[in-house]
Amino acid sequence: MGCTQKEIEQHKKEMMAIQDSMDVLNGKWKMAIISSICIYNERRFSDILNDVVGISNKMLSKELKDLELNKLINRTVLDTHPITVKYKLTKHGKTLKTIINNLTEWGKQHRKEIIGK
Amino acid sequence: MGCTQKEIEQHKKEMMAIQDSMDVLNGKWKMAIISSICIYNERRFSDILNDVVGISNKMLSKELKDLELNKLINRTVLDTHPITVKYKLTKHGKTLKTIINNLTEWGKQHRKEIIGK
DNA sequence: CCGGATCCCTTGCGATACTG
DNA sequence: CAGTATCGCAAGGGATCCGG
Repeated sequence: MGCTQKEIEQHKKEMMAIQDSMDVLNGKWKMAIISSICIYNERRFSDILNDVVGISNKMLSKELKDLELNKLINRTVLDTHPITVKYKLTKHGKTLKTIINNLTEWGKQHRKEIIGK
Repeated sequence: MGCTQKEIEQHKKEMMAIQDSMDVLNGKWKMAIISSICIYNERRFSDILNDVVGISNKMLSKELKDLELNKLINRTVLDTHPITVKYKLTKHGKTLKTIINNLTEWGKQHRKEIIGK
């Protein structure tokens, strides 16, 4: 490729960075969950369960914990009867908005590209 | 939320779209592989194996097949001794560039956010 | 309503060794 | 060099039931 040493170092950092991202956002569900919360600004457990087609309550529960640990979402328990819980994006979580939007747009294009013809 | 019926339909489509995206781009490795090819424009098997930290040859081989099936990359065998194979992004694959770049940038920020302090 | 606990099957994925 | 083949564990993930 004819890269300078400096360029090679830069590329390595970029590869590290994207692998860091995917460590946090991997799995079949996380992006969809974030998208659900993102679209509605705040969202309850059972609503997300409906939004994300095919997810089980066990998985949703686990994934929400992961996202909370990574400080992407906030969990708030409302003192109602029966209990309700709402999830919101944190400030840091909101930095994913453009990525979510791009992925949504890309998904539509991809469907056309693969299935459409 | 007070959504109109039309808005609800729209949101469902968006959820479908992002889940379509993630079906194609899921797993721990695909984004990193695409990034590697994207950075260098074209890239050989053994080079990607080096770029993507931690991947095994078995996984790389499988993931490359997946990506080819989804028309995101092209595989070209060069008639050298020993054989070399190069991978490139297809036109469709290139539409992922902005997402890759955003994810790379986000990964850097996330590292600061979580580990940094 | 929001999950946790349990059971059980499937898939991901690493390690190693081997071939054209 | 660019993969395939085989083995085997660990994680993913569905179904169902249960408790606060």
